[in-house]
Amino acid sequence: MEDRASDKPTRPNLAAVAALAGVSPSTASLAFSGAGPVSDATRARVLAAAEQLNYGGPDPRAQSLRRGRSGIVGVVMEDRLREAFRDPMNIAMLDGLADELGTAGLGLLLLTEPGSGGPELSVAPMDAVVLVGCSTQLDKSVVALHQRGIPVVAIEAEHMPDVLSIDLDNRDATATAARHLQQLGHSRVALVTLPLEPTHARGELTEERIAGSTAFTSKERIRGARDVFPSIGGVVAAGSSVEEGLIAGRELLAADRPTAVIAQSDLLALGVIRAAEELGIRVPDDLSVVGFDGVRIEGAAPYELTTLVQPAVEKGRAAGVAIVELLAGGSPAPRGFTSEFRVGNTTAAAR
Amino acid sequence: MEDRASDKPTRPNLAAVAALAGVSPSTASLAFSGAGPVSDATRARVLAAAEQLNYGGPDPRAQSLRRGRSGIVGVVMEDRLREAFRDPMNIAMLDGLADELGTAGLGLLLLTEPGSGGPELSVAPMDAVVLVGCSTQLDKSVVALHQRGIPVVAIEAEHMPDVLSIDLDNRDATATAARHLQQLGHSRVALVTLPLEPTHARGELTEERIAGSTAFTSKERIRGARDVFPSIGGVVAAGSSVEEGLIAGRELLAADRPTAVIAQSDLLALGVIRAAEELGIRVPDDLSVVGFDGVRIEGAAPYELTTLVQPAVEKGRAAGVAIVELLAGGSPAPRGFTSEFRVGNTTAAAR
DNA sequence: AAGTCTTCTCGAATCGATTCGATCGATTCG
DNA sequence: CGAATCGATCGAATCGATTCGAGAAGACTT
Repeated sequence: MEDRASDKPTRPNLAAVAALAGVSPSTASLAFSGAGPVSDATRARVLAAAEQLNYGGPDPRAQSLRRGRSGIVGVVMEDRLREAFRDPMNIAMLDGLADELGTAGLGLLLLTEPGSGGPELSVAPMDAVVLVGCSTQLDKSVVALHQRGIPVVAIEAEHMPDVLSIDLDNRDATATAARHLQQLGHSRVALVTLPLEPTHARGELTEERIAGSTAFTSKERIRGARDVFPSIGGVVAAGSSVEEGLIAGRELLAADRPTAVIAQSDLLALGVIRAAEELGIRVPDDLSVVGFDGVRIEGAAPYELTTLVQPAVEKGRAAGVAIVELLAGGSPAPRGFTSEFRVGNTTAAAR
Repeated sequence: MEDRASDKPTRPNLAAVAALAGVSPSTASLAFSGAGPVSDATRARVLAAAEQLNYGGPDPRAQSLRRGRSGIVGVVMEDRLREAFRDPMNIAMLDGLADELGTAGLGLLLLTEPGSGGPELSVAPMDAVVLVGCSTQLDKSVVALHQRGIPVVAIEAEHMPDVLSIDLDNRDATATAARHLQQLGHSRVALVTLPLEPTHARGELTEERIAGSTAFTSKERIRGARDVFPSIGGVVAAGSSVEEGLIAGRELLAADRPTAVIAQSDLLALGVIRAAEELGIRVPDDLSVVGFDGVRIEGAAPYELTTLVQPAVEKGRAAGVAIVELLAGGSPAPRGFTSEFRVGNTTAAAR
């Protein structure tokens, strides 16, 4: 305790512990990691020395340099946290992902798209990266990651070379819902889509916007709707929330209103229903509404949304499994998930 | 030349780039970081060499070792992600935190309490840690962090030495709400509390459980209620959600029911209201309900909860600011936030 | 007693970059 | 014209640990 009074204000390192214990640094390392044959007596001496020096164990920074692994997986979401976490889908997915990664001892580093002022995607010590519903603008970042040899998994994103895809049948699923409406006799159908641009601008759904959009999921679902209703139009929401659905709904239902609405998320769908309620339009009698995701929303009662139930947790879990495999040197196959069409009480025959 | 020989399957490093560019590693480093005087010509040569070698820039792992900083801040939440993110409070707080840290270029690493199978709190290369509503069981982990010289900020946690506290007036706020009920003439009042143990067990609120509890926020709020109603009892929920509130409410309202309920979160409060609806008990006529948090909940209409509005985003932001200051070598002062009592339409005079 | 194994420990190289002080040439000042 | 100055570049030490091959000491066989 009195050994080195004040001439060593520096934090102890493994070498100091080893010196105090009278062993070499290599032996001390072995004693801590337990990765080699060390006599009990020696280990005890090392541990005692560590305690005396108030040494908290090997420095993770040094370990990650030496081992070439940091135990950290980056998750890039396109929105601000507040936006992204508003939708239960994202949370469910993140939960599956965290669960799978957690058991592998990997931590989750939250990142946002470059340029949003957050931590730079390229300077974080990550072992792998998950892209969640990200725009295609990430191309350059992905390239940078590849130069580093960091594997990339993308959930619902445009296919990119050397990026493992975890997909959802967005197009087919939406087409199924659209066909359902068609069979119910609806022909004046409108869309409420998720944001099409990184700016999250509201507004009418135009061909130009679709063409210029970087939002993969959104576009796929539009395609699905158009497989059935080729000229379907609608409005673009600024996010996935009930409020946005409400705003979109008010606009859609103001004049010359459709008999059915395809919303690209359950939250949006609920918002549209709220707008209908405001205007005295009955759902499903006067207006049919379908959603997407299949989340249970508090306060949706008495409505049971007609929607597409997607396996959100499973998607995240699959991404986690893929990452663990990739880090182990394997080459997992891409996965595609399918949504299940669930008929609720928000769609009915057109009148 | 011998550049593209196949005997080098290894990833290029700064030294290789420097060699190809015909400069020393130190100069190459300067060229990348821009932290020193380097001629334009040299920088260009280095960059060209990097491109030719497909070098993606300095390795973050090595940088963090050398600099002693990784740019990562750990966030420890007591629950599983799915649990924690269910409550809008946590998300709001996280948003404030992420916002503040993001502008400082710091990333957010999601961690769970030790023992929950997640990544070990002690092996992640973090510069600082935020504890969010964590139990006091973290003592040992906190000690370990301190040995490493990692500053710790705790949001609503029992005070610990060398841990910067960001607090909320949980006790006083709850007392204010309780007094409100008292003034309305209520005397048979019951509590619905947040979980008291890490196991998240439901059940009756007993003295033993309170005494053995590790949940700081929950206990503080109980104290506040008891400042007004010394012998108040109630039930413990297994989490902060409408479903849990519903379960708790059913139990509380089954027999010998109280005339008012103090729920420890808005979600729980809404659940209690739902339970009352089920049983044909009118709120606020037959039952007064107060919540805590002041979040806008979808589907709460027509109820306007009487609740305590807490500055969640600000709490997170304050933690972020504190961390940035701590990392800059400063010593920020602890902060205490106060909640604002907001009277809605869920409380009324006792009959 | 010589020889073969084990078991434990050590030395030295390595991971990839940063940074401080020194050097060297060229320009400028007195 | 010699000296002081300045900009650009380099060398070498350093951050803190891991790992592999080698060596030493003891246990066991024959």
